[in-house]
Amino acid sequence: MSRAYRPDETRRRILEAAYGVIHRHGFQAAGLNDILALTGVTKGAMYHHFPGKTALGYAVVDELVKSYLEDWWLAPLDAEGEDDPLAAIARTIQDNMTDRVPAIHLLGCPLNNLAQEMSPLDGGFRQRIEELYRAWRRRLSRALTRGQHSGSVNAAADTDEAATLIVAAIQGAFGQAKSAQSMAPFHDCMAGLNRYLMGLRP
Amino acid sequence: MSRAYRPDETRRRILEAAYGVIHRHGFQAAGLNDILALTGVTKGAMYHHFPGKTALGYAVVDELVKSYLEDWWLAPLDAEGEDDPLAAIARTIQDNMTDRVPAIHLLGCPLNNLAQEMSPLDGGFRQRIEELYRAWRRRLSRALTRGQHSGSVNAAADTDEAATLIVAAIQGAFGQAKSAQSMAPFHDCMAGLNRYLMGLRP
DNA sequence: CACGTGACATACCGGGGAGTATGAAATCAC
DNA sequence: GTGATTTCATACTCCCCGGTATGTCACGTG
Repeated sequence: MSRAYRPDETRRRILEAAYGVIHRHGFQAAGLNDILALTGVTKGAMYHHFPGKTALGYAVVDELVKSYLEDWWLAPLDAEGEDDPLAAIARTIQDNMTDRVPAIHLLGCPLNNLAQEMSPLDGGFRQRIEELYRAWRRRLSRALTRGQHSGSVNAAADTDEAATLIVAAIQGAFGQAKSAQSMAPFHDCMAGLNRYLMGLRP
Repeated sequence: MSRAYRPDETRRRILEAAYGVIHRHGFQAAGLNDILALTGVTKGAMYHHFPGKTALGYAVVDELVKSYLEDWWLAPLDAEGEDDPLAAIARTIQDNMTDRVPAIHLLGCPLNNLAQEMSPLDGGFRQRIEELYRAWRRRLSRALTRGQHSGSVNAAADTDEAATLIVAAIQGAFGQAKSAQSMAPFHDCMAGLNRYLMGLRP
């Protein structure tokens, strides 16, 4: 038989269950018992791997949320041979919009949810979330700057400003879609954003 | 001496204290005891005026949040003799940005906060919040349409799409400012939004 | 002024939450 | 193989929070 103790596997299962429950109910309303019931592991195991609920939340941000942000929103910007960031941004949005429909209009963006809930309450969360937002803006800004060098983006555009607006539009679109329980506001908003992106052409 | 019983005054104090605590901690983390301690009234009074915590939250949205949204963001769009909605929108943003600085980057937008936290959890909140978002979009869209008729807005622009993007950008800017605990992202974002608005000129 | 009702105050309850103490089983070090 | 350490399980504890039961005082009404 295989080994009975698989610590890293156990840790990962707890993390992923926590991610799901937090995504659904928010961090404060996420019950440890719910998370544990979902995984089948017990409280003893959880408190062996994590010092407490807060640390578990930090780990969710540090490992899962960060990783999803990277995979879904950041990496596509730096795709091989990409020299048209405006097209890459539009394509990334389109991909995420079609791939994760239910998560968007039912649960919203995990990063945005956590940001709104926890930023003013807990400095640890705030710093971690701010770091992710900063990374997002920087990657967008750098991609746009590369586009300026390659001639696909207007050289006069303020790339930092544009990056901030793009992130805000995406987060705001998530919020409206979640409240409406419909993808319609998201689609409208992204159409408007695309029009804005077109305005950044040379 | 003045009257000892002032029911509507008491109700209002409870409502406003609840608004403050909810704005700071979110609805779920807002303790009734905190709210009551802040007002000086007791639990008996509170449960006399409101059936429970949820009803209190609904009342906060229905009366206070709705009213603030109207006063700060909607009414300025329909100012007397206003036929340049793009200027009115830019001015409204500027006014709110300078008037309520600490609330923005420390606590965020009350509507946005509640939307992110409560929309997926409670249908009552969701409907109320969605109604406010819809009203916001509609007022923006109508203002833009009026601008099209008066010639200050490009007749080819999709006003619904633009309204949704404007709301999203504002909400997203709030979120980033709150996480950064700084007005910088808000300013960047609004500058970008202004540039987008300029693109809607004929 | 009596009476009924509205407007509060006080004290308490039940439940669910995070966290802990302790122990057993598995794995590792030597 | 044996002691030490890691990994997990069970059974609690404590506390806070929303909610309730009940009592008291003020105020309008006849």
